[in-house]
This record gives sequence, C-alpha cells and structure tokens, in this order.
Amino acid sequence: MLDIKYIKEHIELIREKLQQRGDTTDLGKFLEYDQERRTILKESEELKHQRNLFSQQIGVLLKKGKVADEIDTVKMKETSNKIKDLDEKLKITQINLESFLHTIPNIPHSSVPIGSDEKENEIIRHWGKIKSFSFEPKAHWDLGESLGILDFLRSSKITGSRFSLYLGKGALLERALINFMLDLHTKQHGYTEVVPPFMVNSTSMFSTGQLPKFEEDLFKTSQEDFYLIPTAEVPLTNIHREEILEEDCLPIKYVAYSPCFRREAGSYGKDTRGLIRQHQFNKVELVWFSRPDNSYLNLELLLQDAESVLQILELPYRIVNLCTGDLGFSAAKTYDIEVWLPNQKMYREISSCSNFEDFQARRGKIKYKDKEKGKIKFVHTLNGSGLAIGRTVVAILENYQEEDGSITIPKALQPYLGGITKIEKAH
RNA sequence: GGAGAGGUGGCCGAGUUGGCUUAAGGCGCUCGCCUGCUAAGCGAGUGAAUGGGGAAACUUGUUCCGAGGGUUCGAAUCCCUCCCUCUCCGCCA
Repeated sequence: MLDIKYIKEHIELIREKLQQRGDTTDLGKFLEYDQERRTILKESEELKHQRNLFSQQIGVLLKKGKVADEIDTVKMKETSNKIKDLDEKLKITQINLESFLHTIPNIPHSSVPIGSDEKENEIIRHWGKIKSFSFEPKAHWDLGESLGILDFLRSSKITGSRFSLYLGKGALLERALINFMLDLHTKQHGYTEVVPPFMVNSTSMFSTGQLPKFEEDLFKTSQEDFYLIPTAEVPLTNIHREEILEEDCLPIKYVAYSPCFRREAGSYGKDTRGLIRQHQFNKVELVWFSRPDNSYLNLELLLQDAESVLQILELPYRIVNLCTGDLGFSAAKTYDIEVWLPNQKMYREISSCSNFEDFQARRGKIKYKDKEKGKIKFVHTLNGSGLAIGRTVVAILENYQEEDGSITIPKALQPYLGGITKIEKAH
C-alpha cells in the first residue's frame, strides 16, 4: 500500500510507474475521493468541536447545582444527528478511497528495468558450469518414476492433479534438503528458525498483499476465515504486524520451512507434468525486517544467502532482475534465481528475492522507532526463497543423473541422507 | 463445546455510582546534573492516527482504552453482537 500523501505529491510519477507495470488504475478517481473525504472530515470535526465545548459546559453547570431541564439540549441533539450523517458519508468515501489504495501495486525501484513481460528481464550474472552429458538427459518425472521415488499416478488418485507423492529415498531427499537449508541459514547466515502456522487469517493475507486482489489464487477453509498459506512469507512477515520494533533489533532475519498451497488458477496446461507447478510444495523461506536506509543493500545479502544453497549443491544458475511488467504486486524490486535444467535445456525459477520497501509494512502497520529522531517509521520488509524444495529436487535429479538412470547425491547433502552417495533403482 | 475471569500508551497498571482523565502512577527510553569508571541518585522530557495553518521550528482541531453497533447533550465507564487471551471442565494427537 502506498502513502496517500506521497501519491498526491507525486501524481505524475506514480502514473508513469504504474503504466510501466501495465497497471490501468484511474488515479483521477482517487484524487476525487480524497478531496471529498477531506471536505466531509473538516465539517464533521468542526461540529464535534462544538459538541465537546457544549457538553463540557453542561458538566460545569450541573456541578453548580443547575437542574437538567434548565439546559437547552435540543440544539445539541441536532448537532449530534448532523455529525452522525456526516460520519456515515465519510465512512463510504473512506471505503471507496481505501479499496483504491488496496489494489494499487507497489512502485518499481529505479534500478528495475522497464519492460512489459519476462522477455525483457535483465540477466545479471551466471554461476557454475553447465554439465555436458554423453547421453540425452531425462526429465525428472521419468527419472523419479523409474527409480520409484516419485509417484504421480497415485498422488492424483489420492487428491488430484498437481499433487505429488514422494517415496523412500525421494521422501528422504526432500527431508534432507529442508534440514540442510535450515541448518545453513541458521548456522552460517544468522537467521532465527521459526515454525509458523500454515493457516492464517484474512488480516495477515491483506498485510502481505495476497488480499483483496488475489483471492482466487488461495485455498480457503470453508468453516473458518482461514487461508492456507501460499508461502511462509505470510506468517513470517505477520509476526510483527501492528508492532513497533526497536531500531537496535533490526535487521530481524527469520527462516522457516513450510508447505505452500496455491490454486494455480489460470495456469491450466502449464507445467502439467512433474514437480515444477504443484498445488502443494515445500519451501524454505527467508524474511527480513530492515531499516529503510539499507534495505537495498540487505536485498543483495538476502540474495547471496539464497544463492549459496545452489553453490554448495553445485547447481548452475543465473540471476535475473525482473522488469517492471514482470514484477509481483507488492514488490519494488525482485531478483529471480533460475537453476539450469538439462532436460528442458533452460533456466527455471527456483527462488525469488524481493524488497517490498514499506508496502507491506504500511498494510500490516509494522514500524520501528528511529533512534536519532525518535520518530516512528515503517520498516522495510524483504523475503526470498531459500529455496523451493521441490524444484531443488528437480534440479538435483536432472543435473546429477547418470546414464543408467541413477542419481548421485551432491557431496554436501550426503550427511543428511545417512551417508548414501547414490539413489539407485530398488530391486 | 460448557463455566468463569480478563483485553487501557513501547511495557506494567489505576480508573466501571457516565462530566476538570486534557487516560493517574510506575517501568523503559531521551536529554541534563551529580559521582574520577559502573551502579545508584536528582531534574526535565516522552503515546498513536489523521485534518487545518506555517518555509520550518511549531501551532491548532478531531479520533483512538480488543472490534463493531446502541443509549445519552456527553461513554474507557451503561446496553447488545463479535473477536482474542487466561483458568477450570469436556473432547482429542
């Protein structure tokens, strides 16, 4: 959510930035509502001032022993009714204004390339050497099924399409990756580990920006106002909702494993096979609460933390700076980490690291006390996947496959799989 | 699910016969003084949101005591609905 004052003072800049995003919000309407709101507010406040003065006088008169019917209350009754009418009007205008505000996306940072879709994203750098195979590398779903560690037929029987069933060493690999990443981020990168609720209320979803605009992407329980989280970003960012943090505590860095639930509405026919696009998948998520002045430096640090996972696993990847048209609703800047998949012969997103500036903080009222000026300001929130577990499994299966269909376990991961070095077909 | 208690500023906490509460007091924090360090002590300051005026320091108004309604000239205080926390009971991994 943007600051009303900032919008008013930078109306042309906002228009331009929204256009770069491909957003078609009519800001003229917004200014009208704001003008209307201030007019009504002023009128109502003046009447309230009168009412306050008058009722104070009544208090004094009664103390002096005057009787109630010596006091003219008819006029004040009228004033009270007027106030009531005005406040009702004000409420409607306020709702109109807010629903505007709630659906305006964040403003892209100046370092974000201008473009309309992912084709215009900026490739920042590459890491690692792409392995050349002496045979045609297989897709992870073929590898997984023939090794007996993935079973998509049975998962769709149990639930439906876009769900998965890991078995044996596959399940172990998934669990090993979760533990490996949690250990890395807590022990090497200074994150505090969290096990959050996997369902949240609508207020939490509003803070991070999933609601009100993207309800159709979420799973919701039918009996309560609870939503299944699409990412641990939601509960982690909401840990400090409606709080005022001490500046000395910043930055706060949380890491959590969670399953993620996404309806994937509008992605019919995309990535229908395999683990790439699931209604439920596991992820280790990193969330930062930062001072505003160094949040972009912290974004680089967050990105490094996420990257290091792939470096240790020795999986080649590249870093992409998303262009204005490809940016998510709440983000001011996003780096995607894309891992190399030899079967598809392309890079696929495995992590997304963003700075939301004060967009989420304003929605969730997450503030801190500035030591120097003693002022209360909004924090900046950042988050990134560190990493998506399912897609990491995909990358390992495809990059570490041998000609006989077996999978070599990356060295750093072997202790987490009880020392085994290979996944082979069980006989 | 049943019964009871409660929800007040960054934190603790007083205030429920409706009216100098303009939310006491304490802790914490900031600044200053004192003490050759530290601790203690003394003094002053210190809630949030939002509207107006001002270049700014600042000034002035309104709202906020879990949320939303109601009664009243006037509500932290009375009434209704809902949410949350705690204790006990029930059910349960």
